[in-house]
Amino acid sequence: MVNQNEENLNEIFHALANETRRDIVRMMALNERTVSELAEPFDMSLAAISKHIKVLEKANLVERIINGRTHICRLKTESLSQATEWLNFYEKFWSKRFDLLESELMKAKRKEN
Amino acid sequence: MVNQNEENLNEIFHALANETRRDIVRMMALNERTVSELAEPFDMSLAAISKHIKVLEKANLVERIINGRTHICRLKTESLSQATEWLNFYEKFWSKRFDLLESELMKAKRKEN
DNA sequence: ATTATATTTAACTATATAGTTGAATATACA
DNA sequence: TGTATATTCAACTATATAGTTAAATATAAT
Repeated sequence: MVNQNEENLNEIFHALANETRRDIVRMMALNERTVSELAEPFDMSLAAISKHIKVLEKANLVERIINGRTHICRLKTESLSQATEWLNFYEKFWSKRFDLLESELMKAKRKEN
Repeated sequence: MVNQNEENLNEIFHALANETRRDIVRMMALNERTVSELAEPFDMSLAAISKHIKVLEKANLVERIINGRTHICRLKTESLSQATEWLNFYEKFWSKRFDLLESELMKAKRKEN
């Protein structure tokens, strides 16, 4: 059953590890967009963008609303939050350690005087 | 000159898109560790872990202090922060949009009455 | 000097990724 | 009905990734 949460994190971080896909996220953050609207700024085939969107979808970063022949893509932020949480945990952990280290140094300094 | 900042983000997110590497980050968050200490819990060759550490190093997530024949690995948080910032920006953006949407709905609701 | 320990490097394999082009599918329009 | 539009799918290529094992390097210990 391969821990689902870790698998999600793999997919989210992998999805974000590509500049084109981050650009797509940026565009969707401004407003929901159709596939061809998302593809327009890129010097790349529509099929390539279609694949990128699928990667974002697999990572649960995109919701697709099929509206006749056009697909509307909307950013889903739950996954973004999941990634943020992971990062925040370790960042906080680290800064706490750092503060601890600092206060130890202060103690040592005080003893010197 | 391929935007350096975007290249960094590629490397950071790619480094974090792997469970083994996230585990390594977790271990280093607790305390700095030698390469073999980091390798110990994994059912994987030392060479494989050596490579994973290199990926983290390339992403600027690890600082290596060579101490005789042992290498000590320490987490660097600047890169973590860089990733967090990227994520926070889009999360905030999105929740702002959402708030806006909500307040529009409220306005509409009030007009109904 | 010899041997043991810590780590990297090289060569290799299997699989995944990012892109391409051309065809297929599905819907809209005249 | 026939044609244009929006999107995906399939097949293919080139490159990257994650792992392996065996050998190389460098330092420490006897």
